[in-house]
Amino acid sequence: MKTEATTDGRLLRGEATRERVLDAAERCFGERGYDDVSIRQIATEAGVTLGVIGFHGGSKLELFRTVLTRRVETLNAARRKRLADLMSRQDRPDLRSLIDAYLTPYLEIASRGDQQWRSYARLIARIATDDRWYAEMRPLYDPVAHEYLAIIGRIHPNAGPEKLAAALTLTVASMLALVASRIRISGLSEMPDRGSPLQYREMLVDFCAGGFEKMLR
Amino acid sequence: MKTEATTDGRLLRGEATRERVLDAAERCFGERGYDDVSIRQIATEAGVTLGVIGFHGGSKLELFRTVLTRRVETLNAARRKRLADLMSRQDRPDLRSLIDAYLTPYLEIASRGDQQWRSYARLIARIATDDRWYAEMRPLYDPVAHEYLAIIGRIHPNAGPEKLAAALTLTVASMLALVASRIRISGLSEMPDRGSPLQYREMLVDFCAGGFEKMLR
DNA sequence: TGACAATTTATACGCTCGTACAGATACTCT
DNA sequence: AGAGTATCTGTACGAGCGTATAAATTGTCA
Repeated sequence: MKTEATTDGRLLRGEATRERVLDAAERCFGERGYDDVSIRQIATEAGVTLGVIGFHGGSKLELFRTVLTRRVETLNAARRKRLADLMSRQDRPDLRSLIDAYLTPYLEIASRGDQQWRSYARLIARIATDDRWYAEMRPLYDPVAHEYLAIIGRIHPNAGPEKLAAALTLTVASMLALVASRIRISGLSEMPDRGSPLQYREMLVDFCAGGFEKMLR
Repeated sequence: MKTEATTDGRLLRGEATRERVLDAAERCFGERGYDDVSIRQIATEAGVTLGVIGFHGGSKLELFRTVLTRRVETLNAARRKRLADLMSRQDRPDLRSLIDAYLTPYLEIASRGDQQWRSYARLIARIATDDRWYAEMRPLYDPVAHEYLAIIGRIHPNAGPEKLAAALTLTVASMLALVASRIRISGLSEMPDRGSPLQYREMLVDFCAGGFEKMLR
């Protein structure tokens, strides 16, 4: 008996609570992963009672999946828009611009003032190494990845699909690491952290573009 | 009341069991992380009763730390040996050889026939995105990383310590991704997986070397 | 062989977990 | 006002968790 969202204010009554629940879950999951978070902690974080979580979020697994899915389209749209902008300006954009277009939207959401988006970005980075969740993520993110790969493949016709896929996988891994493990950079260099992933954008894009080029050469 | 390992066969009586416990824990943690594994599951996996885990492994946290620490020195030694070999042959080795020396030992253990080493490599890759465990890993792996960075820094004197640290962090992230998320390559390219991380060695080293070079240029 | 220590078994305790649900409350529409 | 639905509260249940420990077993050495 799911409540369909309407505008008449009737069925929207609990929508604000639902948002609070999803936001709280997003923060908790982003900070501590799936297993280390309990529904009771999410309830406390959201400022609601235990039963409300089940009422609005379903089971823990359903809640997690909802959080995973909720923001995907926004991110995909940003990546598609950047790609379209790029292609409208030049027919054969250079590799670095393509990689920049793919990476920047994620860096931006991970650096936003909005803490919810930061939590979501953190969550994606966290679960990326877990096969258990990869199956859920794949259909959400693969289509856009394929669009990028198709264009990169057109520019580098000598590179086979496996090399292209490998290069993008390593690129994504680097991108996620910048969000999930940024402390390591400051830890290794003994310099203070720059504060947000976006401020490492040039380094990251350089690294990935250089890697792509060398691999496809 | 810790049993010191001796050779007289007396105090070694339970050593075989201890190994079985640690091996089982390594497999479980490597496959499902920390929180999703229970001591009872480890006991079943090891073929011992519940109490034995506590007797030989201490608390769950102690057990996990022991598993994390157990194999570090072997890996560090392999990396140091490769670096020494490289330096004995040439005073200024090229960047690609240095990165290859750092990455290959890990790829090798992750590709070994020995399942325990594979589980350990998987475990490292899995927890790398978790700040909770990074603090434990840092003192174990940072020293060797610094040795490599010192030499790379000598070859590229114009690169600051932050760029060096960032490049190595992204390199390590790529390396771990190859162990933890190799399915993604076959998933994106719709080609069969090559079977072991070591068979992607050239791609990985190319990618990281290319990234390093472009970043430090 | 018998004393003694190391190891293993079996069980119990106090918690927290995810889930379910009956009842209370708030809101909407007739 | 009153019926009816949506939302929220409070509580309970069974299961599994990490840990501790008494008792049983095994092995060692005097």
